[in-house]
Amino acid sequence: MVTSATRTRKSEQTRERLLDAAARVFRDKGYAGARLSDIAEAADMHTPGVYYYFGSKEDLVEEVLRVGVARAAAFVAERVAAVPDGASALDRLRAAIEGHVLMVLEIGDYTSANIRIFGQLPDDIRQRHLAQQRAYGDLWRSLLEEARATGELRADLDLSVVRMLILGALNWTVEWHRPGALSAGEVARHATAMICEGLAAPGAPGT
Amino acid sequence: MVTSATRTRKSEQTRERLLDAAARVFRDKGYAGARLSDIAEAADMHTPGVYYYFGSKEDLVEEVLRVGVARAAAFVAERVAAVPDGASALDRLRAAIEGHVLMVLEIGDYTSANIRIFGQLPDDIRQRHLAQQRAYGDLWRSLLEEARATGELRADLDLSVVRMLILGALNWTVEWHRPGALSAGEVARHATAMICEGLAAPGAPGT
DNA sequence: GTCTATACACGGATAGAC
DNA sequence: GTCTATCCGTGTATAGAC
Repeated sequence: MVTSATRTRKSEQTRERLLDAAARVFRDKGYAGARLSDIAEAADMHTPGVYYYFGSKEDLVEEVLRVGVARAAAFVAERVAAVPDGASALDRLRAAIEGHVLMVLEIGDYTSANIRIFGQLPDDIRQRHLAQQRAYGDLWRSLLEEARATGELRADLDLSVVRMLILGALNWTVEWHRPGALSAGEVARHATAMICEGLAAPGAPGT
Repeated sequence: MVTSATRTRKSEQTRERLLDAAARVFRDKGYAGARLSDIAEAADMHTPGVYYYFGSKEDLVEEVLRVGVARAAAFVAERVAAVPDGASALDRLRAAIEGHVLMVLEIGDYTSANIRIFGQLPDDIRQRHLAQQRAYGDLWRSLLEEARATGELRADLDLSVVRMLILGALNWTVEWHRPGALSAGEVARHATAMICEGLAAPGAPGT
């Protein structure tokens, strides 16, 4: 029995399969380097089939970008919220660092695509996407400001610069981390350690 | 008077102007997104003129990549060598961090192009370039191992992961730093502080 | 919804004049 | 060495059958 409801569900599944494929191909080949035929093939369909679901390559990439930040923001916010009430602001920052790494390396094809292609997008697309990106940045901004307010953060650093250095270290993992080697959790542990406590040995000279 | 020598010099100047333009355009638009016509225009010539100096778009990008790592390696090595003899291994690491940031943000169109496009290159080009990149990685590897050997570095972290996290934080500055805002030197100061000493306030609880 | 066939623009590359 | 003209492959997008 094929009802209207099942047809709609199948259509939505196909659309999602297509989006998933697009995220992976964009991440691997870049925006200009990704061909619609590559994406269609990865989604087990032929090129014109893409146009049944999306009006253009631009529409497709914008949806990937939108989903990418939305998921990252939701996932990281959830992890931060899950930190016990008595914990310090620095602990919440650590939770955000861990969450971002896990999202990027384990569950976030859309987020990692976002990270890798954002810089090469045509100006108009990038401009349209900036607002959503800023919302995620605000999450980090408040985490850092909280920690500064409680005195847990050293006071001699500009928080905007710090925020971008942190996100840089984390985002760059997309470029070098290969699944099967070190686990995402281990990468996250290294990141929180370096960012929060620093590399220098506690009692070492010159620190 | 137009001698053979002056003609050769002019030719080399033009070739260099072309390479400079290619580095900027590749950095801004990515590999696939950069058109030879964009590059030619930025170098004040017409598209076919490019083929007098380079056999193909691939040749052109490979030369940009080659120059990019070579300059970064030379510049950072020089800065590390300039650190006074009595200084600690951690001080040499700090010098490398500063040098890398300055190269990327102030003098290194080739290096920043390298950073931004490496991930989107066709496999064969990337493969050919990996060896040169590894040589630069070795410089960082030995700096970290030295600091570990002298006990200046905490002992619970994998140095390969640490190396990539550091380079990630530094390389990502290409994505967000805009000249005219914060100076490259200030960015470098933030990077050395966060990486070596960490963000946590010295006497704060929970560290 | 998904197929085949195809229009059409664009970009890399070459030819050949000057 | 640099120009104009042009070839040709490729990739986005559409038309229209099923």
